[in-house]
Amino acid sequence: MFRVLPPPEIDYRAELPPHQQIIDWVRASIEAGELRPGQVIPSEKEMTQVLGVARTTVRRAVGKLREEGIIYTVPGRGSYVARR
Amino acid sequence: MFRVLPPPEIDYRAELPPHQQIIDWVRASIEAGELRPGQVIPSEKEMTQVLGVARTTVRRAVGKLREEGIIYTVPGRGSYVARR
DNA sequence: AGTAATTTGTTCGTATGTATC
DNA sequence: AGATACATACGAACAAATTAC
Repeated sequence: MFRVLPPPEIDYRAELPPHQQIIDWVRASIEAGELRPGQVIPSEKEMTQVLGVARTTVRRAVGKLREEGIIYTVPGRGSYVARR
Repeated sequence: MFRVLPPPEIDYRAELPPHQQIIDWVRASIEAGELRPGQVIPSEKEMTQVLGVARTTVRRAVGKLREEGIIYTVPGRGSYVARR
């Protein structure tokens, strides 16, 4: 039923900053096969809700995933797992 | 002639943020009897025009009024003053 | 029946200000 | 000083529901 792995409890005192914890979560979801190439990932709004963080934090994570070529984004539609 | 009280001048430097000023305006319109239960409130587009704010700001106000049960919304139709 | 217009829903892009560490 | 996070606002595009003609 999960489109992704269960969202992590964001720990603001951990070594890794919140946005990095989000990145790790999405990457793990992809590697686990929960998120497959071509599939849309949870929207920024959804992630802010399930993670309990601000949109800017989610966007930082999404932006870095995009820079790494892990995902690609279509404005107004969402972000998708890159085929590769 | 007014469907609502005269729209407020939105003050971006006030203590209350713009969306809260909009909420207060709608609530005052209801309490003043200009907007009655079952009546439709101005559309999001109308409010953006008379208030001079972005739709996202109007939607934030409308969303909170809905959460409070002050109004209810029918997609494609509009938002109405709740009966209560 | 069918198309256009209206209205709300969703999503991303961007910017500013404040606060914390 | 710098990085990070939060809250709020702007704009834009497209989808979906409803209404009007």
